[in-house]
Amino acid sequence: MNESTDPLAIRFAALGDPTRLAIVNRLKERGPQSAGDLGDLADISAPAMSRHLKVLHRAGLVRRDVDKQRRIYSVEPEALQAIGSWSIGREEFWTASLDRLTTHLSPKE
Amino acid sequence: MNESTDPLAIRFAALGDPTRLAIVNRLKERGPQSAGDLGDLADISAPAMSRHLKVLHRAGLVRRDVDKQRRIYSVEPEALQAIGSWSIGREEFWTASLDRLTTHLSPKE
DNA sequence: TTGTTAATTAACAAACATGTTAATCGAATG
DNA sequence: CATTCGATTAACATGTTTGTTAATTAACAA
Repeated sequence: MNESTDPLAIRFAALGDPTRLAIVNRLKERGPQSAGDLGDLADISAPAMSRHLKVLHRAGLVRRDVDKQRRIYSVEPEALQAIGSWSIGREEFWTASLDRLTTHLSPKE
Repeated sequence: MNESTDPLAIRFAALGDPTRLAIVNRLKERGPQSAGDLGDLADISAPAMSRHLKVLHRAGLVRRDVDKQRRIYSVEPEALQAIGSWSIGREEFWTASLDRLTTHLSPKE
């Protein structure tokens, strides 16, 4: 399972942690926040929070702006849009899916 | 990090593995497939594939239909739509985000 | 300078994820 | 009935993630 070079999979993995998902939700709802501001989101140490932010940043999900001694994090909109495109794309398939299912099933007695 | 009861986080985590993302993409593109049909997607054993399918199923991302000795897997459309709604929702925020960023930064010298 | 604040990196333990092979189980086939 | 097929569960090794505390770095304030 070394193929983690797929950007979409990396993003999903980053969002798969509840704390990191909460971080992104917070940034979506309240706008840019410093690392310290996000501290009350989860009952974890500052280093742990810092690591989560690093994961989100390396996945391209959040942007980091350095302001003196603070790091201001904000959502990276294109990353979310890419996820949206993937998930709602090929919608025409969905309706056809269940029909196609029956072709795979044995006739009912 | 015990809060894994968030359904959205569970789904993202499931899609965060490259093999599982490939499985979902395959089901989206070609429609329902049996566990065996999906075997050529990754160079892993049948038990490993079976485990991935179980993760996807428990996350609500795929449906499993039993047909005699086969298990037919297909995409669970609402799950993908839920992800789409999350990712593209609150779009009005995005444009405002960068403006709000400046309010967090110190004046430039 | 000295001390405080914001955030990170380093080192390490515990928990989780993912892969393997062997064993199991029901359905199909000769 | 004995065997093969499709898929899963069991047991276990290994690598990755996530958390902790301690140390480090840079900016700020006295």
